[in-house]
Amino acid sequence: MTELLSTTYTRADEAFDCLQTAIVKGELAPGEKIGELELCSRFNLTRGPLREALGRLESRGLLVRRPHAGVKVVSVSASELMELYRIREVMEGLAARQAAERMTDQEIADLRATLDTHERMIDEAQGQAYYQAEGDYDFHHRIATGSRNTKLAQMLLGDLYYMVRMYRYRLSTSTGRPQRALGEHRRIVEAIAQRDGELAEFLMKRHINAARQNIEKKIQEGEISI
Amino acid sequence: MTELLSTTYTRADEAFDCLQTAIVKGELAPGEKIGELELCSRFNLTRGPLREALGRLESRGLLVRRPHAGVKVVSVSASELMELYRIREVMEGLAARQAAERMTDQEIADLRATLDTHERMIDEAQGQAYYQAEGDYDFHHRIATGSRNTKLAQMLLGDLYYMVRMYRYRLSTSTGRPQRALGEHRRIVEAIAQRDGELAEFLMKRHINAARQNIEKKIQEGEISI
DNA sequence: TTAGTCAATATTGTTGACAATATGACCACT
DNA sequence: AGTGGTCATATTGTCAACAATATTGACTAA
Repeated sequence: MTELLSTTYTRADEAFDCLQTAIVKGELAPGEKIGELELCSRFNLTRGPLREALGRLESRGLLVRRPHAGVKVVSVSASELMELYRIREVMEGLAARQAAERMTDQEIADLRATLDTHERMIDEAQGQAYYQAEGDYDFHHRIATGSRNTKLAQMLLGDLYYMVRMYRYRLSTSTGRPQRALGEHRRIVEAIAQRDGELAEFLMKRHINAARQNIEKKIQEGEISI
Repeated sequence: MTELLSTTYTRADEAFDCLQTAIVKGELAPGEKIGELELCSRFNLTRGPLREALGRLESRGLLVRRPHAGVKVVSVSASELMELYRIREVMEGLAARQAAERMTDQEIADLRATLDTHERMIDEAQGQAYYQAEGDYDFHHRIATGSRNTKLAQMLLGDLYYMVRMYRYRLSTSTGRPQRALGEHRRIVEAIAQRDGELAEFLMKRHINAARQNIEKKIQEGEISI
């Protein structure tokens, strides 16, 4: 997942991917102290590559390390999750604007097709949470890369999305508003297709803001807890 | 610089800091292939901690690594530098808005004091580029942390600023508009002091946008090149 | 002369052993 | 009984040797 372009795949890369998905899927509980040798036996790794992977994950903020004290998965509060959405709002707004300016017609066609399959999944499967999340992730992923802003895509795909997905898995509940979200996605795509960057930015910001408020409400109502 | 709070300072942290500053200061030329043992002898390190530091730096996008092929400092084009400023614009705009909502009165007072010393430096030293850059960095640093948005501050301080500083060193020229920048800084601080988040965000975005256009103009005029 | 292949080499990736340190229990002391 | 300190232990940080691979150069054939 890290460098698919690379010819070889080092053990450190393997360790990084294993740990990252394990953290995202919640298989490694946050706050729990976890030893290196335990991780080694669990993922069939040796300590060298493991430590290198731990360094990368720490650098990305997915876990914290105290010298000689071990490593634990980062535990984030509800307020911090809300802060993540504030960041997404401005960064993905920028991504949408630049995507409107730079995406190829082919990419836009693919994006539309993505939304069609997403719609089918919602109809057929009554919008199972997992596929909803994947569809949503795919949409935002395409816009991030479509921005042609290398660093922006790197920060969104390499940092923010993993944290957001971590919470999606942990809450094990989707936004619960698939039709509405799909409609918002469609309007964003239309703005991009019309090369209206300003409108695309506005719609994307409003879209993420709505998602944030939706989660905030659920948390306040006690439906979900972190 | 990485974890000053931590009681102990591991060799890997040392390696990370050494390499990072070396990259930022341009002592390690971008694009140049550089061997691990050479780095070891140069910074009095062993390969273990060095490799861990290399992993972190790669994760932060300061260098690229190809398996069995070595590591080289990332070389970024002028257009990519401009993209960095686009990201800064939206992210620091958010930081300024949240700082206006959350900074303590003491922090705001300190921020004002920072600008005063910055003004003195400009007057006395006729604005030597290095101190200008440091003063500017300090200003943006305080607002990032003042946002109380952990992830936002982490991304700004841990990712973007190092890349921007890298270019500052490489161009070895400041923005060349110290007085104007100082005035913009002052207006941002006043907006924060009045707890006007919306205005602070607007002014910060305009400030960074102006800096970007300034550099863009210089590049087009051929004054500086990358 | 040039292109391609093959092997030698140097560099990176990995592994296991050694040293340093934080944690936790136990005991003495207040 | 509570607190403070000390010591044993287990875990992490570090190091040096080994294995695997990309690069470089020479050599051969077209």
